[in-house]
Amino acid sequence: MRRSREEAAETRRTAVETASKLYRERGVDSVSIGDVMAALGMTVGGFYRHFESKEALVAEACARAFADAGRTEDSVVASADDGEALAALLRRYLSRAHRDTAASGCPIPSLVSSVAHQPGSIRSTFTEGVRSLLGRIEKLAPEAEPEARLAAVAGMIGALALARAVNDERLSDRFLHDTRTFWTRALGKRRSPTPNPRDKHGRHPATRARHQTEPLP
Amino acid sequence: MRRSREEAAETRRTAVETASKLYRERGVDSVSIGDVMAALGMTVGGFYRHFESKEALVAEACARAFADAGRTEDSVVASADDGEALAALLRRYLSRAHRDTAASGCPIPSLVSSVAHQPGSIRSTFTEGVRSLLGRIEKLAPEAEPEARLAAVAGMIGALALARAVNDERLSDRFLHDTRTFWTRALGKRRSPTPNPRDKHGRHPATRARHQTEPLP
DNA sequence: TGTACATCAGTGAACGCGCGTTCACTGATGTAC
DNA sequence: TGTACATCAGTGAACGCGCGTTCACTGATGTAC
Repeated sequence: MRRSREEAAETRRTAVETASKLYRERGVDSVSIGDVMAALGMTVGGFYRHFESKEALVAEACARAFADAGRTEDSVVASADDGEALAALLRRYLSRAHRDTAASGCPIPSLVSSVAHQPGSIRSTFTEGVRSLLGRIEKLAPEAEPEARLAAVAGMIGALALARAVNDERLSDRFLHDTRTFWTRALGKRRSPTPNPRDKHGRHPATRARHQTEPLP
Repeated sequence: MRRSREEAAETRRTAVETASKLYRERGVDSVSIGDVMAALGMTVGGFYRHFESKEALVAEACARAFADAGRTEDSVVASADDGEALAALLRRYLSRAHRDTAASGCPIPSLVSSVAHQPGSIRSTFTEGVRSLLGRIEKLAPEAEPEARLAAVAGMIGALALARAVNDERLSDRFLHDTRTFWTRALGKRRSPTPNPRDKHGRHPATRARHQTEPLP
C-alpha cells in the first residue's frame, strides 16, 4: 500500500487543490474531509498522513485558492491591450463565466460572509488576499481617488456574491453588468483637477479614461 | 406542562426572532435548533410543536430579519433631514455600529455567500430582500444612473461583509468609510446633462448633490 | 547488484460527538356539559 | 359556576446519521549492508 515519495507529494498537492475548489464551490462547512479524499479516489484514513487537522487543510486550501486566482488575474491583466487592463480585469471578474465557475474563481466572494467565524489563521490569509486584489486595482487605477478604489473592490466582491446568491437570473446579470459598467467608467476618471497630470506612460488621463469607457460587449 | 395559547404563540414568535438574530450573527449552519431553543430556556423537543423542520424556521427567520432590518432602515430615512436621507442611510449602513451588531442588522451581508447553497424558498426570500434594499436606494437617488444604483447596493453589501471578514481593523474601517464617502458623493450626481431636470420636490439636482456631499463626521 | 529489514502511505473499521428528528410521557389549559 | 375529560405545549431520552479523528493493519518503497 505504501506509495513513493513523489506519489505521496502529489497526493498532498492534489488534496489541497481539490479542497480549494470544493471550498470555493460549496463552502468550507459543507465539504468534509471524506468529500475531499473521495474526490482523490482515496479513503479518509490517509488524510492524517498529510495534514494535522481539517483546519490545517482549510488554511492551505485558502492560500492556494488566492494564489491560483491571483495568477489568473495577472494573466488577464498581462494579455490586455495597453490601457485596457483595468477594463479587462473588470470584464473578467464580473462575468457570467466567473459567476458560474466559483470553484476556479476568486475565493473572496465565496467565503466573505463565513470567514468571520473561522479561526485567525484563515482570516489572515483571507485579509491578505483582499489586500492583494486591492493592490491590483491600485496599480491599474493609480489616478483614481483612494476612496473610489476601496469602494470598487467592495462593489466587485459584493456584485459577484450577490449574482451567485440571487434567485433571479435577470437581477443576477444586472448586478454583474451594471457594476462592471459603472466601475469601468468611474475608475478611469482622474483624481482631482490638478494641472496637466500625466501617468507613467506619459499619456494624459483623459486619453486613458476614454479608452476605458468604451462600451462592453 | 401545557402553556396557554398566548404563551405558545409568544414562544413561536420569540423562536423566530431569536433564530433571526443568531443566524445573522453566526450563520445558518453554525446555529442548531438546540441553540435556538436553549436561548428561549427550552429543550429541543418542543420545537416541532411549532415548526415542521429546521428549513421552515430558517425561512421564517430570514423573512423576519429582512422585515426588521427594513423597518430600521425606514426609520433612519424617515428621521433624516430633507435631502439628507440617502446620506443618513449610507452613514448608518456603513457604520462601525452596524458592522459590530450583525444580529440586529441587515441580513444580506451575513448570508450573501452561503445563501447560494440554501433551498429555493430561502433564496427567494433573500432575493426579495435584495430587491427591497435596491428599491430604497432607487427611491432615495432617483436621478442617479441605474448602473450606479446597482453598483452602490453591491458596494454597500460587499463593504459591510468585508469589514466584518477582514482581520485588520484599519482596513475594515477603510472599507466602511471609503465606500460611504464615495457613494454619498456619487449617488448625489444627476443622471446625465439633460436640460434643467428637477426632482419631485422641485429642487434642482445640483442643490441636492451639494447637500449630500457634505463631509461626514 | 542483491538481500533483509525498517519505514510509512494508504486502508477500513471504530471512536465520541453533535446534529435533526421522533416519541412516550406530563400536567396545565381549554372545553363540553 | 363547577366538574370531568380531552387537548396539546413542552420534557427528556432515544434514534440514525455524518462528522473529525484515531488506530491496528497492509504491503510497496526506501535503505543499510
